[in-house]
Amino acid sequence: MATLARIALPRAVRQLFDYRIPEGMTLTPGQRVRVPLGKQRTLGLVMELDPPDPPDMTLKPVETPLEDWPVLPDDARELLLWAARYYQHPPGECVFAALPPALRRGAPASLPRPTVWLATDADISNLPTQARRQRELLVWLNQHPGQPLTSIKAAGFTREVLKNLEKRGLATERTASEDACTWPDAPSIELNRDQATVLDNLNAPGEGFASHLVFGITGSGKTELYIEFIKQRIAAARDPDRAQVLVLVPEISLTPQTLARFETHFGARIAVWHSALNATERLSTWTRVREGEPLILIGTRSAVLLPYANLVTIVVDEEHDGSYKQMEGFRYSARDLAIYRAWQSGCPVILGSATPSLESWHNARKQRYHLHRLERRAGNATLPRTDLVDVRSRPLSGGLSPPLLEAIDQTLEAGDQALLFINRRGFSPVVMCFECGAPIECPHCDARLTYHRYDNCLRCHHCGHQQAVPRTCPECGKEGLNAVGQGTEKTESVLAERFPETPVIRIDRDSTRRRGRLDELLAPVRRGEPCILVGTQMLAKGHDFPGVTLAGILDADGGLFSSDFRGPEHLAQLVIQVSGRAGRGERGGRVLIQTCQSGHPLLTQLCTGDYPSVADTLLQEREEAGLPPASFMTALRAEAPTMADSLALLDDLARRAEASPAPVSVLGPFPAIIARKANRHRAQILFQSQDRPALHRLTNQLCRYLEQNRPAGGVRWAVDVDPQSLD
DNA sequence: AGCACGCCGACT
DNA sequence: GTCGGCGTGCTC
Repeated sequence: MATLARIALPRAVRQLFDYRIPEGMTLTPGQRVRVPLGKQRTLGLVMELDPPDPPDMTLKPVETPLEDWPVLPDDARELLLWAARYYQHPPGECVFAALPPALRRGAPASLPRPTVWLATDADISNLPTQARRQRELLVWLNQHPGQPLTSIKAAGFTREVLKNLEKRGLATERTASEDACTWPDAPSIELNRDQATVLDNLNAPGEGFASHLVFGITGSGKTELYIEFIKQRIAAARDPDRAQVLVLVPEISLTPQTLARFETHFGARIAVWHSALNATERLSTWTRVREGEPLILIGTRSAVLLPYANLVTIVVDEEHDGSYKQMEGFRYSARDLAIYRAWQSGCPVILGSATPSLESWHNARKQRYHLHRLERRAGNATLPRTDLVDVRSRPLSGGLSPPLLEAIDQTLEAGDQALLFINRRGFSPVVMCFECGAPIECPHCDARLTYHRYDNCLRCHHCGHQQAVPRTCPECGKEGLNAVGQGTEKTESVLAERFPETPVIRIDRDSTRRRGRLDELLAPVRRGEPCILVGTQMLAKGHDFPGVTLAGILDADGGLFSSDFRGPEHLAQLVIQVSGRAGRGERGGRVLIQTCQSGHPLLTQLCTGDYPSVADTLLQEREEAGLPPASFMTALRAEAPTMADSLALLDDLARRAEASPAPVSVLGPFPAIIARKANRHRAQILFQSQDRPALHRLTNQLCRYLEQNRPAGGVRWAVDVDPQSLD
């Protein structure tokens, strides 16, 4: 009988808490309990019983359990503890983040439906002759089908014998009343040759864990492939009627069209999970997953934290998408946790994209992922032609060059639609000469200096060099220096003025805040009415606009010389995704990229539309620079009422890190690109190493140091492991 | 994260 | 005198 429970509490502390289990109370890991804490009481979740390293202190007793069964099953708990360690976040916060709000508040969790046992019709010849008890239980199960575990025990059989039968696939567990819990007969999809080949290869590793990267160009039919693969994994599952599948999608791409495609095949077995669900919907879906109902769960980031009972496969669609990384609090990567989840469940995981992240491309190159290619478009759609528009010394109105305006004219005349992309960045942090196109570079590094509005200085994010903004261009001596950037509203109004007959539809985070608004705005586009679409990255993802034959990227240079080392990668992904939007119909299409750098090798390479070779080039550059994925990175961020306080805290950390013998390089500290946000001054420091355990140890030490010596003066800090964005 | 404790300034 | 501002420290 356990006497001590190690419990996760919803507190911002990087530790678990130990409690005494009072006489006569039985606890199971995964149960919620009410415990005293200081002068309060709080909810907790039992993580471990009788840990090997009990603390030397008098413990308070657990007050009462909230239910007598584990709300969080073993593998979900293990995942969360692993993630808490890996992302160096308080474990209690991770665990409670994985509970629906109702259960976090202490609402009753409904009991898992009682389960009963059945003998299967599997072949009994692989049951060894000496397995007497298993044979006897099998006979009994055939005589008494659908009995709960209690009756089986009452008949004199132990749980172990039953589990052994289950392992051999001879017995199976069912929820008691599950008339509705079967898979509908789905229509079969005709796959083309390429898809069929990839499907075979996905199945090639056989049973168990395997990671796959599907590189499939836009329009090559990835979704059909996923659907057929899912069907096969369900059919091949030991118990298809309990099989669960997770399909992760980026935040904005969970559109009615995406859902409809899955619903055609899986009907009512589809469940969704995203940020717009209310507390009741969350609890209900969470419970269905926990109870092991057979489901295809289509969800965004946090769906990876649901308590799956029996995963048979995971799909991560658009795996390169930045929204898989949580940006505050528990900063996990749902894509990376999906891999861990699949490994835990012993099932395959598919990462899919037309523009894989360099991390995944690297893993594929290192044979850690099986790489599959779908490089032909379905139907007779052709790839659009991509051209650069050099905008050096060109008069731009609202960021639009004469050649682009002319192309819009032609497109509208032909009765087609045009699509214009503006980089999301409010302002681009690079200072560049408008005459010769040269950006200002760091004297010590092969990197561009970053403009900081905070103190009107230029800084290098790689070595800490800083200087004032020069008055003239160091290359050509002219006074054309400019912080590169684009005003989005201006573009919209210039377009409206220049094309008064044509509706200009603006799609960005603000214009689509309301639920369903995106589809409202896009309705005329889908009907094929002539229009000009102006928008941010969100337009580049997952939408099919057959009427669009022209796509324009207003400013590629921000991405080319971003302060973030991922800038070129994101630019490449944007360009390729945008090309995928233009000319999906039969008319073919055109992509125009405005730049001051028309000779830049990345842009010329991008014009070929060959993402794999672009990815190889970028990956090689990362390797030469020792940047991720060739190394590992962790950011430590601070924010305070004054920049001096933020920097002082990070300076202290930098000194401590440099004093340690760990093979970790320290970059910074430097102020964040947007140095002041809501009147708080933000700064960060980057730790980088080839040696992940060493990096983890060092940053973990720094976190512990910060927790024990809490900085005064309202300075707050946070760790970001594998930071996705360095802004 | 809560929540208490504690040390200063402004009110009855 | 004492109410309350929030800065600081602790929670098994």
